[in-house]
Amino acid sequence: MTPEQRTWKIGELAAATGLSVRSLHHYDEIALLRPSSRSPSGHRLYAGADVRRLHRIVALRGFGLTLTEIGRLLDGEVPDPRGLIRRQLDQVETQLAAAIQLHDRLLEVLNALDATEAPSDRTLLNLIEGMTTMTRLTQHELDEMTARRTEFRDSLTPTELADLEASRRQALESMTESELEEMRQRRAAMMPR
Amino acid sequence: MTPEQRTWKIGELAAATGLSVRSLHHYDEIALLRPSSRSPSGHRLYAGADVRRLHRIVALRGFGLTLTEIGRLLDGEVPDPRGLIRRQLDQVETQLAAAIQLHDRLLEVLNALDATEAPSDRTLLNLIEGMTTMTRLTQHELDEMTARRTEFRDSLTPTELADLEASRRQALESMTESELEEMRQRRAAMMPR
DNA sequence: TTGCTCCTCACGTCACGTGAGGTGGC
DNA sequence: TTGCTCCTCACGTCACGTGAGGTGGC
Repeated sequence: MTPEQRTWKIGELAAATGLSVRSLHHYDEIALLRPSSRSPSGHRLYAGADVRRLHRIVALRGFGLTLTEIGRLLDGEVPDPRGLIRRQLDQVETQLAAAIQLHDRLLEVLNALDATEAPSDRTLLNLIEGMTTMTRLTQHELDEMTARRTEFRDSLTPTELADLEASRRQALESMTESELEEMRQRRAAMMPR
Repeated sequence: MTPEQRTWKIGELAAATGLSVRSLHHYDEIALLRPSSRSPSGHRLYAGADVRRLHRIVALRGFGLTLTEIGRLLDGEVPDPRGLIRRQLDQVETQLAAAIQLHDRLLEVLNALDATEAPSDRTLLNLIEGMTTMTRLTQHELDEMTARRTEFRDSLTPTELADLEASRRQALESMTESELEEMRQRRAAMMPR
């Protein structure tokens, strides 16, 4: 007699959320999202609670968390969610630094290439070889950077950590007004489309 | 009687380049870098030419190319290296845009979390759920963004393309002096360590 | 009966990491 | 003989994509 008896079949849910049916199968397999019932013929039937859980999954996925982390978070097995987000932030900053470097190097190569008549792949290779000494970051090195950051963080006392975060927030907030917007404009200008 | 008879064993090469032995095994497997000879007992022996090829591989890998692309480039099977670099640039810009967005969202969540007393994961979930409507990018969507960019590019005439690139170069060059440096400073300021 | 949706395997992806089990001495 | 390096399989990773082959009608 409870309301909300409506259920969704997997295809309906997929269409509604933009996920693939295969993704929902996958979430079921890894026990991240199991439909609360099945039809007599074995079809997955998702109830309202399932749909709400799915929305959270999608949101958290948008934050770059792995499906395992999402599962633990949703099941209340994460003692320090703030720490989780902080680690995410560290990781993204590491990636960002690497991407910016790579972006700059690619632009340099492209400029040099454009300055050359009929650039052959020989030219390209010579160019690139000339840049070999520049810092290049592999996935492994990225992981290590992130690890070092985390390590550094963990070496701080709670007070020091609080200070560090306060100062970063302040740095960001102090430029929030026009500068931040300006920064975004520039970034946007660099991105075609 | 030619000079340069020196060869390297796989462990020596790995130690010298910082790569893992397994990576070199992998490059051999996929025919990206096969040692020019083997010892009687079957040990891989890398000659000078192999080492030079490896240096190029490492350099190109630093540009985010896949091993397949690197192989084709080194074997002269890429008709338009400039196009290859351009596509790389597009991809990196797409990633960059996504990473910046994610970074900003994570900061927001962290700030909101810090403003709360004893934040539980419930708090976190509510917060994040409130942001669900924000643009979130999956890998698939990123791929599509890059695809659209490439598509857009391919729809241009050579003249239009040249104009586009010229204007981008100009935009970058016009701010090269102090502005570009300033931009880097700001970026650096946002990155702890 | 014909579509359309659903089901369960199961292999492939990308660049290796990580043992397992065994041989050789650049 | 004891290490150390080398060898060849071969499974695992992460989040699914992509068929294959078959059943059911929320």
